[in-house]
Amino acid sequence: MLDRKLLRKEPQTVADAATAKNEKIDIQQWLDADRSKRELMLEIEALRKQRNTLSKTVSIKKRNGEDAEEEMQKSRNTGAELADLEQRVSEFNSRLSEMELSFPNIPDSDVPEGTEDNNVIVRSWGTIPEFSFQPKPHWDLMSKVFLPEAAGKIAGSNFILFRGWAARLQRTLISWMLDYHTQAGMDEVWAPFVARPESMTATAQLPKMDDDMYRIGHDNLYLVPTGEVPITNLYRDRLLEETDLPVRLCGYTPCFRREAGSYGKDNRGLNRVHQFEKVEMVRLEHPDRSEEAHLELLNHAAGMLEVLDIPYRILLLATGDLSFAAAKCYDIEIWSAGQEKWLEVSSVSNFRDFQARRGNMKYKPAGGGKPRLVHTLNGSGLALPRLIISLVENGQQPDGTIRLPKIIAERMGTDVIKP
RNA sequence: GGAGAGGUGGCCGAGCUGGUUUAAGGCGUACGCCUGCUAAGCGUAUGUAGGGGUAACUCUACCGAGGGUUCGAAUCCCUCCUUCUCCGCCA
Repeated sequence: MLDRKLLRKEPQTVADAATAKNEKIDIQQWLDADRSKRELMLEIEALRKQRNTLSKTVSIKKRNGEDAEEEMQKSRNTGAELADLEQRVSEFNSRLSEMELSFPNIPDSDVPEGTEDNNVIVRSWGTIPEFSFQPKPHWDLMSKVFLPEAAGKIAGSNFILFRGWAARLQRTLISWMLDYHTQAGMDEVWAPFVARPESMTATAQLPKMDDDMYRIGHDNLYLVPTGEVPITNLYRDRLLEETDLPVRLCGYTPCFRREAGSYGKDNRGLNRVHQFEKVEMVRLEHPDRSEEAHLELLNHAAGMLEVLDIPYRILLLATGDLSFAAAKCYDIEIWSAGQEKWLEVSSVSNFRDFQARRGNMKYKPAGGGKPRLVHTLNGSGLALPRLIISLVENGQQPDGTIRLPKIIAERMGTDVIKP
């Protein structure tokens, strides 16, 4: 959510930002409603003051045993008048907040304009592996352990089922990643995998992404589409001390996405599935330091790929590719040797105070003064299926075996997988 | 699922037989006094949001959320959310 003062002062900025993000908003409608509401509030406050005074007089007169029928009658009348005005204000309020919830965050000034074609490659690392043979895609390499038909029988198409070494590899990776983060000072969180609408609204999956999430109608809950939701919401409606910042968290969750309307596009194998596993990093930061924190998160995530020796590149997303809530976002893409393309494996975003305002997450400045909104950030660290794709495809050898990175080999108890 | 008890300002906590409480008191915090230093002590201030004023200031709302009763609701009634205790069921 954006600051109302900004909406009033710089409506054009807000409108332009929405256009850049391909969101249709009607800022003029908001401005009109806001003005009407404030005018009504002036009337209401005057009437309330009148009623408060009358009530006090009634109270005093009654205590003294005097008759207060006149004041009571007057108060009854103002009460009726108030009820009418209050009804109108509450209509304005719900319209206003409905509109505000659908206004996207404003991109930072250094975010390139345009569509995904305008994304900027910030840097690359590693060399794309060369093969003396035609490298296979992961669905061939994993045909015995990755069983989409079985998953389909259980849950439906585009769910995945791992058996044997694939299941074990995934578990090993999750465990290693969490260790990697906690060793860097993050606090590990194991949170619910479902969330109520309020939580989804705070992190801004709602209202926009309603159709992309699985809803448990029976209990009015959603399956989390990312760990960002439960981990960030841990701090919803909290007032922190400035010295509590930064708050650095990490946690594992499955991610459930309906991927409505994305059938037939890049969704063979593990590329795009309805449930995937992910380790997420979340950070609550002082507003003056979110910029550095953003880069720190990015480099931390990229560092994991260096340990795993997977070539990657980092993209600074253009305005049109930026998510609803983000002010600035870097994607990390890794190389898939079997498909010969880049796969997004991490998305590291700075939301500034956009989520904090929705979720009422504040800190008390050390020098005194009013509580201020924190900045929230998060980044995948990392998403599992595409990481597995890359490990398996890039590690394949002429004899059909798969060579594992040292750190994973140690944990798996073998440096080569024989599929 | 059944029964009961709670949800009050950053935290704790009174008020809950409706009207000098426009929320007592404490802790914490800030400033001042005192002190060789620290602690203690004393004094003052200290919720959030919105509106008005150059300004000290002032007005309105908010006591889990929403609705109702009433001239007037933290206080009474209803619905929902949530925490705790006991019972039942269950991994």
